[in-house]
Amino acid sequence: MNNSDSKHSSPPVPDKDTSSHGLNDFSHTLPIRLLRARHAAVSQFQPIFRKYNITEQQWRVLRMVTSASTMTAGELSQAIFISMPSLSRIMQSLEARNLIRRHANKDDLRKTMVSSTSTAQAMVAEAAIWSDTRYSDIAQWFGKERLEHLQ
Amino acid sequence: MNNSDSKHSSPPVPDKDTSSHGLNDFSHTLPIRLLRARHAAVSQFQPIFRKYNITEQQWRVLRMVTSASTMTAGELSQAIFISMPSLSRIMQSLEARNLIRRHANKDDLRKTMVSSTSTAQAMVAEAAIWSDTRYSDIAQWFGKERLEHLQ
DNA sequence: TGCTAATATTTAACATGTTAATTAAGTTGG
DNA sequence: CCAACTTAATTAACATGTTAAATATTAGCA
Repeated sequence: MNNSDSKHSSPPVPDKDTSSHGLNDFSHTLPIRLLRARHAAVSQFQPIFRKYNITEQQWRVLRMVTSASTMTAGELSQAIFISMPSLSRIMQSLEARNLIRRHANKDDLRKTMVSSTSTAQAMVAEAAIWSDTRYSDIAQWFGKERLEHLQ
Repeated sequence: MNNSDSKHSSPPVPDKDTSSHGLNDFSHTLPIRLLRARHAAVSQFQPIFRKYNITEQQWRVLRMVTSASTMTAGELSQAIFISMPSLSRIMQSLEARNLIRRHANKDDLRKTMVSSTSTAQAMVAEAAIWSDTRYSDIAQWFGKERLEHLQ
């Protein structure tokens, strides 16, 4: 029950120069760097996830659905880049927790319309205050770092 | 058995402007963009993964271990950014397929030394030809795109 | 020496990513 | 009208991500 990074990656600190290990080539390819960058960015929101006991993916769903009022599952999937199979499972648990609603589209019964409940809206509204400032902070940090590391 | 992207994301094409849906804010935050970018980058190597029937994570392990000859599991974990629990499972399957070897470090029995077999080395050597050109292509594409999308 | 804390790895439990198959509902062309 | 195709969503099976707990080993220190 201590405090910070027990696995790997620390908050805003970018790379930390692992060259001291003697591994300097493959460990710095673009895919791995993007993974590190994303991890660092997302970790900034851990306080929100812990507070509401949700995962990052569940947060993406709630945040998106709340800001778009209502949309089909397919649109949601594309917007937040979560595949339909994953989204399907996530929606099940969120619906069970009364954070979203699902009902068939009258014009096309294949489509499922997704919307957030007032509970979720309140949650997002409260968290968004923290969230928004973080997003701009991160974007700013990233903008600078990125340009260095990619020349 | 058709051709391209049945889920989402297309090879080198960046964002494709989903603003036609009316969802323009949250779906373009940095974490989601990084996810898309990484997905696009990694998808370039699908031919390799399919050819050898391995996952992207398994490829990272093989590629790293091969280029570094031998290292501890912990070093490997940090280098390729895969957590120890995941790495532990991945190493089990790779060892079962005779692509890596593991044996205890004589000086510290807690540490596990990982090395690649000749089979894996041959595999990586062959794939690396393709791989290397891809890496530079992608890095180049990314360099240009990134600067636009992040202003 | 012996007890305790720290390290390295593994295991467990659950959520998500991925691919392929399945189900249900629209669409098309004969 | 209907068989064949397409689309939207779900389910299944397996690999990985994540957190916490368990194991084994080493380091520190009274």
